[in-house]
Amino acid sequence: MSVDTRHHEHSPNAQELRALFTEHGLRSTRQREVIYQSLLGTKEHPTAEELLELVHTHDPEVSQATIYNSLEAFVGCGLANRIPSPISGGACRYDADIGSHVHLVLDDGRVMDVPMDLSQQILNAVPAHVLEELAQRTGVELSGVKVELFGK
Amino acid sequence: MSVDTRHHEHSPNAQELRALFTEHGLRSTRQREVIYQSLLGTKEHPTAEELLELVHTHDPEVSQATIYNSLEAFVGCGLANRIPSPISGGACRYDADIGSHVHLVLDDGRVMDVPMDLSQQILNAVPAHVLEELAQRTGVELSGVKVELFGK
DNA sequence: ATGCTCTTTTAGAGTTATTCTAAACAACTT
DNA sequence: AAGTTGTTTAGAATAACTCTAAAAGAGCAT
Repeated sequence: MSVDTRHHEHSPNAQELRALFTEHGLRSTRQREVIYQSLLGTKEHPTAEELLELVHTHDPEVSQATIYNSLEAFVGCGLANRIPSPISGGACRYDADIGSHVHLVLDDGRVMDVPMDLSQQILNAVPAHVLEELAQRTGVELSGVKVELFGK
Repeated sequence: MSVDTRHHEHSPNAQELRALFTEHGLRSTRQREVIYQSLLGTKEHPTAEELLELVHTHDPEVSQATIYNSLEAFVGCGLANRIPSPISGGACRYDADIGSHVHLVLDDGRVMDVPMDLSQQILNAVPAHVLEELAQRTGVELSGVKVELFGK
């Protein structure tokens, strides 16, 4: 069983980031670079508003709309994940850690990562043949599996 | 393996409903009865707005705020589930079918139930000992597991 | 480098889903 | 029946997000 050990590796430098963006079909802008670095640099799963604050410690000129635009772009091209709030009307949280992992969602909306080893065990346990059968029966092409645990 | 076969059983009558509500610590009101019946009566997973339309075919006097209040009450006491939208800012969907089952969430925000038999296989496959270890390691008391599949 | 084109950013207005407010009303209690 | 508490209502308010139109920047082709 091969396990992804590359979580929270070093921050990419400016050139690596530019490459990463263009690989994913995104233009590279100053704002996106700060935003992505800020998202990578935290283990929290910030809301758009929290991320704006983080970003502002590096570049106070970035606007909230740009945060939303950029997160939308990141999610769309697979560079980030959106975690919808369990609270009605609550803000989504975001995550630059793309390797599939399980989230533990607390009552108050906060989100923790389930440790890699447990996460892998849970995801590996999802029976592939069931997914195949589901795809056949429903005619829907499956694009992802998400496991969330609720607690506290 | 024992499988729950009681999905979409008969609609409860007025007295059964009143009992159900008081069992769950809710007062029984005309509006809640219509709302809960309407939610039970559809296999779709309506948004609060769609549910209002359904309810209005029986009682056009019910207000949107009451839908939200009642859904909040139902979710709070375990009579219904809230399914947050995968789309940023999209409306939550609701479900009176409490027996645990897996949802298939489509890109456009619609939600389908995964057929019972497959659903059970997926949920049964989640390794209990992993959940126990997680609870111990994090100190968080686990209250639920949710599996969502994404498709189309 | 320079111009050209297309994309991104921005402030602020607009939209949508949801919650709040205060008054009227209905459900249990006595 | 009277009182107490919880619920419903219309409409105002809020929160999270999206849109708009104009300015700035990215990337390409000279």
